[in-house]
Amino acid sequence: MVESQVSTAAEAGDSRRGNPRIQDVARRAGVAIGTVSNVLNNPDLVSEQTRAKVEVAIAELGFVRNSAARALAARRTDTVGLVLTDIANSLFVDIARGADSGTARGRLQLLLANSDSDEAKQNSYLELFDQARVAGIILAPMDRPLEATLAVHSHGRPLVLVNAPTAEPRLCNVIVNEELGGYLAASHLLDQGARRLAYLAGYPDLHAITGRLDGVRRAVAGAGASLRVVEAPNLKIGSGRALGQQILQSDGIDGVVCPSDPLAIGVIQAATDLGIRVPEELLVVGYDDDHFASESAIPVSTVSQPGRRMGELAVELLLEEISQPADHLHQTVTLDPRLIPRRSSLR
Amino acid sequence: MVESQVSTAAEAGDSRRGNPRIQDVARRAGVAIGTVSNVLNNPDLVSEQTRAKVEVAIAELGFVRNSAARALAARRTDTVGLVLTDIANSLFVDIARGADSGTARGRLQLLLANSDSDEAKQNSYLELFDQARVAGIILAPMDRPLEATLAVHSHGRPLVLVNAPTAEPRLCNVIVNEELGGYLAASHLLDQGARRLAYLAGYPDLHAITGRLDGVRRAVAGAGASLRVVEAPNLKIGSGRALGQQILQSDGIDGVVCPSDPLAIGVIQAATDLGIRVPEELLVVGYDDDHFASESAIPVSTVSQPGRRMGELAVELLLEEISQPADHLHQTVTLDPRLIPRRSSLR
DNA sequence: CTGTTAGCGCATTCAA
DNA sequence: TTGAATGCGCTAACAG
Repeated sequence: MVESQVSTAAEAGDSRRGNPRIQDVARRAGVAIGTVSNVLNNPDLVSEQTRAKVEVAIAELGFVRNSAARALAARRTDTVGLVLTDIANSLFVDIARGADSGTARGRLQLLLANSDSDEAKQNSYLELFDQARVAGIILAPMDRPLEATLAVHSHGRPLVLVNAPTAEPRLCNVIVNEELGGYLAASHLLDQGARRLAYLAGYPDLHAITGRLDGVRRAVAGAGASLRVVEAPNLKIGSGRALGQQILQSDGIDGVVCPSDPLAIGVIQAATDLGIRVPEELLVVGYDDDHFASESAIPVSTVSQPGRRMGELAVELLLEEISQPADHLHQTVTLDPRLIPRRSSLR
Repeated sequence: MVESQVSTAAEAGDSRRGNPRIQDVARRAGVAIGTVSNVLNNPDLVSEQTRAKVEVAIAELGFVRNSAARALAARRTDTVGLVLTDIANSLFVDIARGADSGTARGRLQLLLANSDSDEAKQNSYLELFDQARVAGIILAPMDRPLEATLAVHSHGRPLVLVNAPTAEPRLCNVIVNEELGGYLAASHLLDQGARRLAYLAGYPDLHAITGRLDGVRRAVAGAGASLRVVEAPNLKIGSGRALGQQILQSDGIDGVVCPSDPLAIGVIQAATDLGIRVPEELLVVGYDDDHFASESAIPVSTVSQPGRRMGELAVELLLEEISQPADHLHQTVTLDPRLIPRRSSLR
């Protein structure tokens, strides 16, 4: 099963004791140590000739800057840390992409850490970045108290939240209006003629899930329709199918709002199995605009969240806080989700 | 659209000029600087009482270790860098998970960087990690020459490859047998009675795609069946549907091997649209075991790659190289993929 | 077990 | 423009 093909050991570079230092470069180029530092950090201050000599020496020696020494001496860093709750979730991937383009614009480097929905890991990565004296931290936190986070921030590390459950007045926070998302989804189904809605509340303790439910309730109340709320054990297809089969058998449900796209796909499958036609007899809407939602057999209507924009905005806010640590105004930016109607909800 | 709710500025921690240093802690605790260092790094060498005093001082001051200074003085780091080609790809996410559990076991921290299929970014992150003097680097490289990578490695940075296109004798490499994957997929369809196969070669210049094709060819040749190879512009559902419609119209194709699950789903949709029943009249197999493949209307057979294991193994090899830089034997570990038969290919 | 000291490699003065 | 000196905050080695 495991075929191992071995080869000879390392034969290069290891003869040197440690890496070449800036001083080695200086000696080799026949210049002073400060000059080498200048070609690295302020090339304009160095004559063309000298610079060339130094660059040759750097190349010949294979010199690589030691960022620890650099950070220590310069008392700053140009790295931003992003701590993600779940690297497998498309929203967070989008946020990372947005953050990446944001930091690139600011000549910063972005390092990722995946907390994997583990609070201890989350805090451990926060501390790692704090110890590394990163320029700032962006955190997509779990639905839990933010003590450790506030601690990191309170001793001076710039930090902004993304997709945090509650507005935290002492921190910047980029969130999306969950209530509105639920409202958009439910209103749309009602507009299309549904009258007996169901909401599949996966992970009912997540702020996103309950926030969306509030919006669904508001829409339903305004339309004088009925709503049944069912708790789903998770947000996957399997749950959607199981719950779909359960509620579609009897209730006369004609519209289902799902807080995830897999859930919606599961419901559609259950309906198909039961001979209930989508969208003719049942309207379904999902959430997140997962890549496969638009391309399943019956393209799934969905509520899309502006993940990239969230990441970009988080970086902007972070840069603000970095540049004006004193009189920086913390703010919560709330972005609106957007309904994308597709066949599963259009009559 | 964007509602901004502002609050007051930071009111804590900023009065201090810079972060407290280990010396401040020592003074406050009334001990020597080395003692503080010891409670941080060798708690066993310190008496219970002293340790308590120091810990109180640390807490009161909000002291956070400066890892740059630490790294500089200790001449080492306990961080491993993982450079990923595509954070949105489930294989790489699995690799990251595996690497994470591997590093956790070794008391190392894992930092991620997403090259986003951009060679310049990939090299820039390699350099970032190199400058940071990380303990080692794991790289899931793009299908390109590895000059920059070899340069980083050759001046002494431990580095192992994951999922690299070709075995690189100077480096450890954890790969999966692509040829075998294609062979397993095609053989399975042939076993189930298919005789006229098609292979949807998305991104035909990727080693993974062509490697699998080789395996498909081998299986087909052994069975005296026919094979049609079609180039797909990418690995998404849309391509699968488009190509499916194209080849299923006329050719009498009765089995399709797809190098991705979305492609397979697209083909199944095309078949359904054309009134061709799956699996009765057409057998389909995908690749990667994407989470939704098992749960679509017709569960998709697939070839699963051992991503987690790849990540774990990469860390193991890296740790070996770190601990014995001199007489370390580079090796290429080839893992076997596994066929997961589901309804789309079972008669 | 505790305290002292000498660098780690670099950026950054300030003179020349 | 260039070069010599100072110290960033910490670890490790060693003497007490």
